[in-house]
Amino acid sequence: MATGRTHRPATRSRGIPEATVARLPLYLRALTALSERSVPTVSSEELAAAAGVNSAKLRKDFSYLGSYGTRGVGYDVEYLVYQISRELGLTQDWPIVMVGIGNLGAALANYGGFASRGFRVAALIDADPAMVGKPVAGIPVQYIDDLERIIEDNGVSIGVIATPAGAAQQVCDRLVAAGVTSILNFAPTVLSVPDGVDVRKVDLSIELQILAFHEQRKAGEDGEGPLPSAAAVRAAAASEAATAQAAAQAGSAAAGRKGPDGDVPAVMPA
Amino acid sequence: MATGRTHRPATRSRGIPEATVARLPLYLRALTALSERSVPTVSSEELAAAAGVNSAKLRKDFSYLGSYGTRGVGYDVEYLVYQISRELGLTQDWPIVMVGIGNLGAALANYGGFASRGFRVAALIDADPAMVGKPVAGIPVQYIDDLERIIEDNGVSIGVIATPAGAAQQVCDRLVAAGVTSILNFAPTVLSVPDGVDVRKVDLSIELQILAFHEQRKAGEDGEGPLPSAAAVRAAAASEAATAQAAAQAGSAAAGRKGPDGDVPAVMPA
DNA sequence: TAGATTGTTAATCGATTAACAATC
DNA sequence: TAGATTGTTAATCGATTAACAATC
Repeated sequence: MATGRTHRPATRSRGIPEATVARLPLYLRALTALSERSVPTVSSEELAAAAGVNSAKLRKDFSYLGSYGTRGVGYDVEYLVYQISRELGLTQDWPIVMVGIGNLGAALANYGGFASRGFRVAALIDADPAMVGKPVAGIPVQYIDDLERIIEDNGVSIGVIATPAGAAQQVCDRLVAAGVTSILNFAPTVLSVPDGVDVRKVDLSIELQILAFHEQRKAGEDGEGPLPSAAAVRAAAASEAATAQAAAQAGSAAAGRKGPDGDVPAVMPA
Repeated sequence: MATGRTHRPATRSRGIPEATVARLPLYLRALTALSERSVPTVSSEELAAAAGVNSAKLRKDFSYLGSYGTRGVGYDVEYLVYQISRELGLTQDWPIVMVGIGNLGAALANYGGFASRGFRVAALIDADPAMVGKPVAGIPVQYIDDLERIIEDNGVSIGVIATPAGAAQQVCDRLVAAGVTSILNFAPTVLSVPDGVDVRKVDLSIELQILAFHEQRKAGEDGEGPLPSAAAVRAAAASEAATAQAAAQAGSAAAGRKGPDGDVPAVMPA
């Protein structure tokens, strides 16, 4: 406080906690819904409920951004939407590229929520020549060889990787070399990146495994379990339920080699 | 320590930290890769590198599970794979149901990594009658009206929601009422569940927003930024890049109503 | 034995929460 | 003014990390 810089409010600027940053999008979503319903103001209690957090946490989070509320009244919805959007960098347009247009990549590309939130799919890239030129979500797929040119032409700094695991590191390296400094990784592999590059990962299989851990705990505690009713029927009848010989056939997606690690069967997490 | 219960090692049993649980799948993945290469033992340093964490953290994490290493030697790969699998509950088979077989749901169902990790897709469920009976990833889609029967017949306790946001809470309520106690939510909405039910969420848009925040920080720091080289070309040339009029056309997916909130255009996060 | 590496301790750091003074 | 609600404090809790004694 009162560090007296020159050009900015200075109140925030340094160090919004990571946990707070991760919740800002939740608040923004809840606020956007209120805005669409033309609700003018909202209390920390109401907004916290809508975002699924407690109100003390919300007020603490907002305190890092500044004092945008009015005691006795609450927060102005429109004003807060603007402030959080600005804080998150959503008042500008972020061109992104997606690499690996298999089942998952195509599903993600078809997701419409990008544009409305400050993101624009600048290009879809795949390593399968047969995919090139085919429109996915209205955007023609481009060939992996043009990756560097595409990044530069569009000033892309955020990349989404939806390739098989074996190709992900290689793609990541090329993205970073071309100037990308933020990566969202859907491939089930750990990516190595230099300092200054942010990576976030989304991994279906890991999420399921975490759920399985807790599920096992619930089942194991028997007597004093939190949900005696939901002890569930538990297996016993595998009945029909086709045994999912699904697997592979992931289609295109890949972007080159089949990494040193054996697995990598399909499109996502492992 | 030494709480002296009766039927189990007692060492662990109570309270593995949530942060540790969330890393166990990463360790397991790295160990599985080593196992496939027939590597017999691994040190905390090596394994930590493969999992993308530091070795002190890894050793601390493992200390919650028990003493499975050998000083001066390291960890036996096969043994550790077994212990972590058991801890995560992956030595048993978890039938799961997926509700909402649109673009995203279909992509997830096609992902082959489930079965190999203790999960089995017991059923795919959708609200679109036109989808019913059509095989996705080799499994015929079933109608939403049969949700309760399917849960019970298969003893399902884990559900995956891949519906539009507007349908997610309703689907969630039905899953919970039918006995599901763990939910993986891909719909861009906050779910309310009773105590004892775990929810994890995967949200593309939130991840991108978090990246945008950090990206903005990098760009704003100018002079002393961590990656002066990667200041990137930044926009200036939006060149061709079709402006993604993609949006909606998400196909089936939906599972009923179109919730009170207006948005929910397509398949995923918002 | 000497070298290597675990398992644990203790310090530090960051996040959460309740409570309440400030103030609309 | 009285009532409501924010913004902040301070206590608590949980996670991370370095260091090193234990021990293979």
